[in-house]
Amino acid sequence: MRIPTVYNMLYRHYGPRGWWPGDGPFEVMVGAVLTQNTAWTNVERAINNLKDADSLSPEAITAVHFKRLARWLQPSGYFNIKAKRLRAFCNWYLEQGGFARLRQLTTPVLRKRLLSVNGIGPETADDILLYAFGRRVFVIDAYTRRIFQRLGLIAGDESYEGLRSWFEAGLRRVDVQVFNEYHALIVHHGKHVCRTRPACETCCLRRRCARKLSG
DNA sequence: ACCCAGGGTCATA
DNA sequence: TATGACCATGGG
Repeated sequence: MRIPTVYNMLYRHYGPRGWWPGDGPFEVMVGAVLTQNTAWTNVERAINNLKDADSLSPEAITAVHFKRLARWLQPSGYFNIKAKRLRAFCNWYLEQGGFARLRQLTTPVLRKRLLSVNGIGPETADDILLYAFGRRVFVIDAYTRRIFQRLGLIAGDESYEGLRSWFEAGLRRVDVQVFNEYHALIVHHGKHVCRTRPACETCCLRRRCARKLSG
């Protein structure tokens, strides 16, 4: 089975996901940092706290007292670390001249700069590139590894960059909208794929995925 | 009470 | 370069 085939199966079964949830590029970037190893429902609470305080902007986030920022982020977990990361990101964002400047950079340059920010790793950077800047980037997450391992298409322990280039090579001819939907579909589907491998030989592997995905 | 979630950093070996 | 500890909330 090839990479576009899996996409077609997922898309036929679930339909478009309409990612990223939320409003505008900056909110996408904030969400990308806050959702690190965290359920999205908790992230929404934190973002709502920022909105209620009228502080969902890089200016407000860099200006507010650290302790208060951390309180707003509390429901998303890791709130001390995330307050630090979000502040580091917003400082960088303002230094770089904001969205209008950043959007002029090439994808490799922009990616490298994102990765230089403390708290922005490869997956968060790629979330931002794809969902805030609309770049043709494939996001690798734990669900991606799990699903494609179950399908027997990857080993699962490949490097992030190795997987990314493999996926992007398999999607050379598709539009950015497919990248957008593909990752969203993977996350959606991944939530009901079992985690433990040996016990799932019959329930989560090929057969069930194929049956489930083909409707 | 336990396990996990749309990761990343830092300290060790 | 490769593991492991750590961060912390809310839902199942």
